[in-house]
Amino acid sequence: MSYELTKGAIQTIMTGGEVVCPVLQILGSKEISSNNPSKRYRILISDGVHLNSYAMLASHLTPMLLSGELVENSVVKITNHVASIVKNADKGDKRIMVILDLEVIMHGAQVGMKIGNPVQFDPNQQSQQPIPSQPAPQASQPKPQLQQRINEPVTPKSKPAFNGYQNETIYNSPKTTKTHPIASISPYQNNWTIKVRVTSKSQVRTWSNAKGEGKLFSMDLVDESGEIRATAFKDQVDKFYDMIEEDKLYYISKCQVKMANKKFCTLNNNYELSFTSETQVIPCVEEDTAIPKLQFNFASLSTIQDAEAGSILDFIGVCKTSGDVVSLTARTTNRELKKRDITIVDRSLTAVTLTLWGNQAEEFRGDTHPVVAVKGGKVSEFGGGKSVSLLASSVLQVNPDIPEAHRLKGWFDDLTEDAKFNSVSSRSESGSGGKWYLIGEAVASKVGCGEKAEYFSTYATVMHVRQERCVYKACPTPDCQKKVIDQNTGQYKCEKCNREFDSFKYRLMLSVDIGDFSGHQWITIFQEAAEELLGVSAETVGRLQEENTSQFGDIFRNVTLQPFQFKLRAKMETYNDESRLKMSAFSVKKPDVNDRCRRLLSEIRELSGIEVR
DNA sequence: CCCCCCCC
Repeated sequence: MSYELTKGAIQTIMTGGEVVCPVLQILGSKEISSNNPSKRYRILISDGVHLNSYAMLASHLTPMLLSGELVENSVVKITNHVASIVKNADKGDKRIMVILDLEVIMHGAQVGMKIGNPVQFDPNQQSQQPIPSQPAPQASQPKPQLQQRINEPVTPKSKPAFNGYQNETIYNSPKTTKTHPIASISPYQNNWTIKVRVTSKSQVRTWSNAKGEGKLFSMDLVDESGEIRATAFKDQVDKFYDMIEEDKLYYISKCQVKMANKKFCTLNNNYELSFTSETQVIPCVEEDTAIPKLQFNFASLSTIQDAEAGSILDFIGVCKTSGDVVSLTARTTNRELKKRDITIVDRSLTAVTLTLWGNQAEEFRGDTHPVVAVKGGKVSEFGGGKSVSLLASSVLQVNPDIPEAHRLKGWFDDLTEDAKFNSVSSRSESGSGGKWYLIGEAVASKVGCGEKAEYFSTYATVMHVRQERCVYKACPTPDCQKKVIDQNTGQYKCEKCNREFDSFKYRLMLSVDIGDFSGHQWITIFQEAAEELLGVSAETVGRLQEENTSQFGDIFRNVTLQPFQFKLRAKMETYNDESRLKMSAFSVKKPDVNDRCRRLLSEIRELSGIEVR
């Protein structure tokens, strides 16, 4: 299949002319800096006549490359670009085409070949390059946007609407505003002005260390092409802190450009800005809807349970319950901290604990069940559950005026009293059993076979409970569970407490084989969970074992072939140099039939795509 | 020039 590329577009663009939405072919890509997770790519692009290797993708388009959506030979429509000038002392200035947006017209695999026989574009020989005979849609032709505007009524005060970067930058159109896209910022060229929206501004923070002390605040800046973090120190804090407001537009120039430390900044940019005494910040009075507002990319709360600990997510939910503010001292830094845990829920019927810190913890009011939207929250893992914690860089919005918030609030207000949520966090009411697996699934997917313990839930039937050594005599000390040594003198010795007692307490440690149609598994169940399973106290089990063999046997017969829901902990344990997977149940409950049905329905829905009511 | 992001 052959495609019409916009022949001549590269020469026009690279010599400062305008081409509207050229159709070009991607012939290769190369990572620019490999030591950085926020990857920027240089690409080789062709218009069928010329090849241009001085082209790069704005970083927000990197995912298209990584996902395989954009591959070699792909034919694309460049819907937005700039030709940025990079100053170069020895060889003269060089133009780089920065692709700000594109649409894939045909996937590379389908195109399957290089179109035409393009030659490398050489800016120094541009006059000798043959001009393509085929006409291409170029700047000389009226732009559809401009034509439209001619027909619009012109009021004396009206200013031309934003018409893309082509006209906004000095490169393509010297007659209009001189601003540069964030995507073109690099340490090699510092004579720029960006027009940006401040999407978030941090509080002022002070530091004091061996190198000195000071204060700073940072802000996240976005424009159509990308995003970048900027930080102001000391004097610049006094100069700019009050003037900079979230959601407002500014012209910013003369900053220091540094490599961003990806450890501390999750913005999609390899660079960050530091304000200097030269830095200029000019508020832009007029709203420009072309510059994006704070963008959330909400993940369903149900995805948090499988999210990697440490990952950064945007999410939105309704505050169902709000805990009190708790003071604590950070172990590592000895810092005094205040935190508040709240539980948020969304339409996936998932409940997640969200931890707020400092001022945000103190100022939060949860009693009216506000909608809480978070950008850049951190997933953390505790006790087998997942929760989310706010970072200093996170943005928290309470009852934001966005459609999703209104929808969620409406949904929540219509919930019935008995609505049940699946909590993925360990500290909340229900405790976390992690994912639901069939026994065979858990075994096949090697749950718990890694470094760390893993937690999962299952519905299973008790196949067998081993009666031998199911109960033992333990130290009577409340928190000690050590098996005592019967001295046969009426005294019981605990080697852990290093004491003799004249009494003991019975404790259960059951070996139970549980199974479903997919497989079975021997698990260990301790005290409370074991009492829950057997329906009798450890004390009774111990007493009947000694006094009444028949009734003792009944205890086990009564639960055999009965179904339960288990919350299990699976972990590799080494014993006598042999490593094997151990599973234990930390929670055993009679099946909740409603919950069971809900879960099955949602699985059917997920597997079949059919809405089941 | 910061770079802490905490706790059970």
